[in-house]
Amino acid sequence: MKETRLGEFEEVLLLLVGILGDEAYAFKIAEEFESQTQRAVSIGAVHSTLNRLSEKGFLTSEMGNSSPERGGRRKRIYTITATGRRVLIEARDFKTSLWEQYPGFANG
Amino acid sequence: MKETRLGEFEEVLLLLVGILGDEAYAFKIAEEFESQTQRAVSIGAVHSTLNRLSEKGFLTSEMGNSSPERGGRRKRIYTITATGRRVLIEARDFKTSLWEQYPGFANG
DNA sequence: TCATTATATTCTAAATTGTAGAACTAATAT
DNA sequence: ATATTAGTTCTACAATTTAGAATATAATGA
Repeated sequence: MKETRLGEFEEVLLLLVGILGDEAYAFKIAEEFESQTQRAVSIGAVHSTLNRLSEKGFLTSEMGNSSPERGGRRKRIYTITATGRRVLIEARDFKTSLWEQYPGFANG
Repeated sequence: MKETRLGEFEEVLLLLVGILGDEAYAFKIAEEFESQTQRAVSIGAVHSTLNRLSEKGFLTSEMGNSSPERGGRRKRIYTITATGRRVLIEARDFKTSLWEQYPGFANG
C-alpha cells in the first residue's frame, strides 16, 4: 500500500465527520456509526482510524472548549479537508460507474 | 472482526466479477481493474482476494474448459452468489444514505 | 479542596485485509 | 521433446481494522 488509499471503514468515518459538522468528535462519531449501522464499534477503532485519516491529510482537528455538561475531558473536533472531500467524491463516483456497468443493476 | 465484512478492494472485485460475467477469471479481472482505475495491481493480490471472497460465501468458482488459444492453464471462472449480491447492495445503499445526509452534497 | 463520577482521548496489541511476486501447471507450436 | 504462453497457487509481508486497558480532564458534592 504505497499510496494513500481509503479503506472501507475510513470512508464511512470521513462521511460521518462531514455529516456531523462541528459535533464531529470521536464519541459522537462512534454513536452515530452504531445508530446508522446497527453494528457495534469500539471507541478505540474510531480513534485510531481518525488518527490515520489525519495523517493522510483527509482530516484536521483541534481541541474544542469544555462542554457545559457534567464532567469530561475536552473534545477533539475533526474537520474534513478539501483533499478528504475530493477523495470521498472520487470513491463514490468510481463505485457509481461500476454499478452502471453491472448488467441488471443499472438503476438500483 | 467477528463478522464477515466487505473491504474496499473486495467490494471492487466483487463488482468486477458481476460485470465480467462468464469472463470473470483472475487475469481478466486484474486487467479490467487496471483499465478502470489507472492503478496497477498484482495478480497475486487479485487471486488472494478472490479466494477470501469465496471463503466468505460471496463467490463460487469452477474450472472452465481449456481455451482454444495458444497455451495456458485452464481458467477458474468466478460467479457471484446471492449473498454476495446482497452484501454489495447493502454497501451501496448505506453509502448512498450517508451521502444524502451530507449537507451540501445531497445530489452530487 | 479533595474525592468521586462522568466524559473523552491515548496507548497497546491483535486479527483481518490488501499487496507483491515467485513457484508451479498445463496446453500448443515447433 | 522443448520452448513459449497463459494462468493459478503458494508464501510472505504491509496496511487497515478492531478491541480494550490506561490515562487525562472537568464538574460536582461533601
